[in-house]
Amino acid sequence: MTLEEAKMEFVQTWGTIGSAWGIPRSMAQIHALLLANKESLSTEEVMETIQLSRGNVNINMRELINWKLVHKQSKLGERKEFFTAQHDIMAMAKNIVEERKRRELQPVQELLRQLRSETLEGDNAEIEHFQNLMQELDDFIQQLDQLSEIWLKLKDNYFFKKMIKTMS
Amino acid sequence: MTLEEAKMEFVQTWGTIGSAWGIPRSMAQIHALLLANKESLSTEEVMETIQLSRGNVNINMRELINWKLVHKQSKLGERKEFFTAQHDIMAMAKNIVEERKRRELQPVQELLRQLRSETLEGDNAEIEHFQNLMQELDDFIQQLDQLSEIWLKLKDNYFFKKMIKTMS
DNA sequence: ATAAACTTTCAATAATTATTGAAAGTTCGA
DNA sequence: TCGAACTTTCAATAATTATTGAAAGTTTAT
Repeated sequence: MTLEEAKMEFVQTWGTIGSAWGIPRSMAQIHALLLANKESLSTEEVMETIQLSRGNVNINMRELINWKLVHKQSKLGERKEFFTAQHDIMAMAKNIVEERKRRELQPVQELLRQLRSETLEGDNAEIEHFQNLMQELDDFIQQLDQLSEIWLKLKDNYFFKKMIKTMS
Repeated sequence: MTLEEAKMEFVQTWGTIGSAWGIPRSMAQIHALLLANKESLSTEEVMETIQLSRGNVNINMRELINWKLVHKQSKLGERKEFFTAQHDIMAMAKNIVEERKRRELQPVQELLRQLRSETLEGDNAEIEHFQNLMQELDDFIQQLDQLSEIWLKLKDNYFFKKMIKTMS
């Protein structure tokens, strides 16, 4: 198998997985392609390799930059822009976690807190159940949050392995 | 605000969040409704409350049962089926994590291992970069896996809080 | 100031995914 | 065995989301 074939298989699968997680296929594919390439690529190169329109590459590239998964690079003597992935996988994961937290966890937390602050009218037992749910979900999200904190601090594996042992 | 209004707001938001994570809106809404109700509900009641067709409720309910987030219940003297959510939030989370691991992490792991086992032809430096990426992603997924293990073992909060302190 | 090189935008369109609802299937009491 | 009560299926349709590509916008060298 040639390297190019392997890259393309990786790009395809990454796209499919991304889709399942609510990330546009093209965005995930572009990301995979840049990850697989040590050297930075131009918009044209990306368009050509994964057969996407200029607009699509442009928009998704911008989004990847928003997520801090990709950054622009200029090449000496070249006018066009080049793009490289964040190649450090841990840093990449950190950025993904933080972005999703900000985009999806925060809004739920706000809803939960808002609903918890309301005085509700209705059947008492049902109200208690509902408010209990709100609290449990809130606690749960906080735990998730803490878990991600732990994880982000795991620069080296020492504590990590120790913890696993402790818990087993 | 009445309890019913609060429930509906919760249902709506849960649906939106679900969507962002690649879960069908209706499925997330049904789940939220069942979570919010202490008592089990029939298909009809769900249809009525969130305005969904019978087919939709049926299909998504089945999926929720596959995910082990909901289970059927029969009521004495009633012919129709009733449904209740898994009300234990930790158990719920566990089921979601396991299901997603099985559905989305495993396929990636298989791809990575397959690509790592291939002998690649092409530029040596690029091949090294690519194989390095495969390895790092593989390691990363294993870490995720271990992290979820740790978390699933956290029945009570004691170790958890201790760990956070250690890491801080 | 001009024009070539390059990037961005966004309305139109395509592709995908979710939903409907009516018909077929099942279960069960009489 | 019948039929009412209920559940399931799935082709058709609707809704949503992603993608295109051409035109407008921007930058830069001369």
